[in-house]
Amino acid sequence: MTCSLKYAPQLRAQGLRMTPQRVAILHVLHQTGGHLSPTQVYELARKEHPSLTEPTVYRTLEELAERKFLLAAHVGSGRMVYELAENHNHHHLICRECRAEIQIEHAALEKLFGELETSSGYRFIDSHVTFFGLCPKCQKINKGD
Amino acid sequence: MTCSLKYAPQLRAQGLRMTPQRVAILHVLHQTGGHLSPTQVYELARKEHPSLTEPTVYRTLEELAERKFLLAAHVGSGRMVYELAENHNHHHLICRECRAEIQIEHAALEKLFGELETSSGYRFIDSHVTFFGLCPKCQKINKGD
DNA sequence: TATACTATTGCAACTTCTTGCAATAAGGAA
DNA sequence: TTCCTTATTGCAAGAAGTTGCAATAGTATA
Repeated sequence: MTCSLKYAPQLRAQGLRMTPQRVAILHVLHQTGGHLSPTQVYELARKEHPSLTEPTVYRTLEELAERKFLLAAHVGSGRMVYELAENHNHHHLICRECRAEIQIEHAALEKLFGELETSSGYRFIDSHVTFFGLCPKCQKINKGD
Repeated sequence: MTCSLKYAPQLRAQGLRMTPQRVAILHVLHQTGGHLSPTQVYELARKEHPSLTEPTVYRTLEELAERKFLLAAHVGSGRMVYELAENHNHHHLICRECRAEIQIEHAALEKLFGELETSSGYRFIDSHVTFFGLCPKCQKINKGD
C-alpha cells in the first residue's frame, strides 16, 4: 500500500490528486508486476477499495497512461492492457498462435524512431509497440502439419 | 459492387464463402479507401444490405483480417480499424495532439523486423504497426505555450 | 484548523463488442 | 438441377468500455 504513495508527490506536481482509489489501482499494478486489463484491475483493486467503480478504473488508467506513469499496450484483439512505466522501457513481441510473450529492449527501436523522425518531420516518437510473430515452438508445430 | 466480387475466388480457395454480407462489407471498404471502424462499416454496409447485423460485421472483419484480406490497426484509444490489404504495405504515424496521420512505408521497418527475428527466434514478424508522435504543426503550437 | 477551489468520484444510461446456438444458404458433387 | 455438407448468419443475452452530471473530497491557502 505504502509503495503506491511514493507517487503522490509526482502526481501532485502535475495537478493530480492521490485518492484511495488511485492508491488501490497503483497498488495492484505494482503487486502484479506485469500488465493487466482494465477489468482485471477493477476486480483486484475492488478488494482493497470496495466502492471502486468501473468508470473510475478506466478514467484513472487512461489519465495515468497519458501522464506516463503507466504504459498502455495492445496485446491483440483490440483490448488494452496497462503496466507501471517505472520498471523499464520495453516493447512486446507476442506469438500469434500460443500468445507466448517476450520483451524487446527499447534500444532495439531507437534507431528506427530516429529515422522516422527525420523522414517524417514528426517528433517525440516513443510509442509502446507490440509486434506479432511465430515463436520457435509454434514454428516447429506448424512444420509438422 | 462488382469490384468486391473479384475476391470471391481467393476467398473460396481458403474455404470461405462469398455472401452478400461480405460483398457489402468489402464494398464499403473499397469505396472509402481508408480505414473504418467496425461501427462505421456496419452503418455504411447496412445501406446496401439492410438485414446485416453487428456480430456479422465484427466476425467478418476479424476473419478477413486473419486471412490477410484486410489490415487491422489500432489508431489510439484501443479501438480497432480495418482497411483493404490490397492497396499496399504500410504502417501509420499519428499525431498525439491533432490525430493527423501519415503513412510509413513498410521498407522502413523491414530491417528492424529482420533484426528482431534474429535476436528473438520468432519468425514471420509482419505486424501492422501504428506509431505516435507530434506532427510539425503541433510542435510549433506547443512551443508557443 | 477552517475555507475555498476544483479534481475526482459514483451513478445511470448508453454505446461498442462478444458469445452460443439454432436456422439459413453457399457452393461442390451427383 | 437437386442434394448435401458445413460455413455463415441472425438473434438474444451479456460483457466491456464510455459519457454527462451532480455530489464528494483532496489539497493549497489563509
